[in-house]
Amino acid sequence: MPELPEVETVKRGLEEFIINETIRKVYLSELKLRFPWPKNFISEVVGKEIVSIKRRAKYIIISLNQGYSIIAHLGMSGSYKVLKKNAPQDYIRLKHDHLVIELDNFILVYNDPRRFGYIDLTNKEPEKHKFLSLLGPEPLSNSFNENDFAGSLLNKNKSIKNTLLDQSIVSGLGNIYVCEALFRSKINPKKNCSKLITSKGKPREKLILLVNKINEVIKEAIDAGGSTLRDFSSTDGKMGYFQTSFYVYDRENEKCLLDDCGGVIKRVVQSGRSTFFCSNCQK
DNA sequence: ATCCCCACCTGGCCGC
DNA sequence: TGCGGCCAGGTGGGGA
Repeated sequence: MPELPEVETVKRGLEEFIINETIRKVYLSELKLRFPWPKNFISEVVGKEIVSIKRRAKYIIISLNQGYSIIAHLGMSGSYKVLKKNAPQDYIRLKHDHLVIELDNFILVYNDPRRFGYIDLTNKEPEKHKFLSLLGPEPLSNSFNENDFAGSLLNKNKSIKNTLLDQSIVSGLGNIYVCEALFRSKINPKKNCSKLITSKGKPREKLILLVNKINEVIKEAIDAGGSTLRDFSSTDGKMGYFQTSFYVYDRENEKCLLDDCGGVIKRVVQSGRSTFFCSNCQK
């Protein structure tokens, strides 16, 4: 489900409700998510207060007092809901509710049909976490710039599509926004990433454009509240609407939306995942 | 190293 | 209506 803009939307939705609340009770389902539940998760978090919530790439970091942080990833189908406590029916367990955190005034519920999500607990700096430490720069940050990006492509030999899905090169992008950013940059997804840099690892024009278009599409999607496909919704139940702005994603056999193009959107499979692009515009 | 492929899951949709 | 097959926003881990 969720790429950077969707996770940012979820993070903003949670932030409104759960900061400064204390964890009173926790329920874990008997099924594990991607990995087994952290040892002693319940006893470690109960009684602690939520002091901040951040996003890094597609991860949500819920920091508690006493230096603890919950690190969470939504996988493909995860979602959070915040319910008002002591409402007539404050919580009725639904299918695929795997984590329920009762706070002072709210109940935070994590639902995940496919259970590809990930939840961990650490008492170290979240950035040092084994998965977070491997992440590349965030789009829209200073560390995501054409020179460093070009340098990270040195000695790489794979398609630009697969390169952009690699979270250690640039983090937070997924299948949708990679397809959209490549379209906006007029780059063919199958192009080898090495062709976008010089032999010395300096950025060529197209790579500079790509950096700008990645930032552009991510910013627009965040402003739209993310994309809503199938079951994704933000914590307040409102839907993001960026899916209405897709140029290529899930538009196989439809016309290219650029007026002067006349091409048709194609779907190909790269490393087992669908890529949508216009072969007429994207060279 | 680097890259590719698989596995992990459920559910929705399409064609027969 | 049922059923098999295919597809889905991700990614760690293992093998080549």
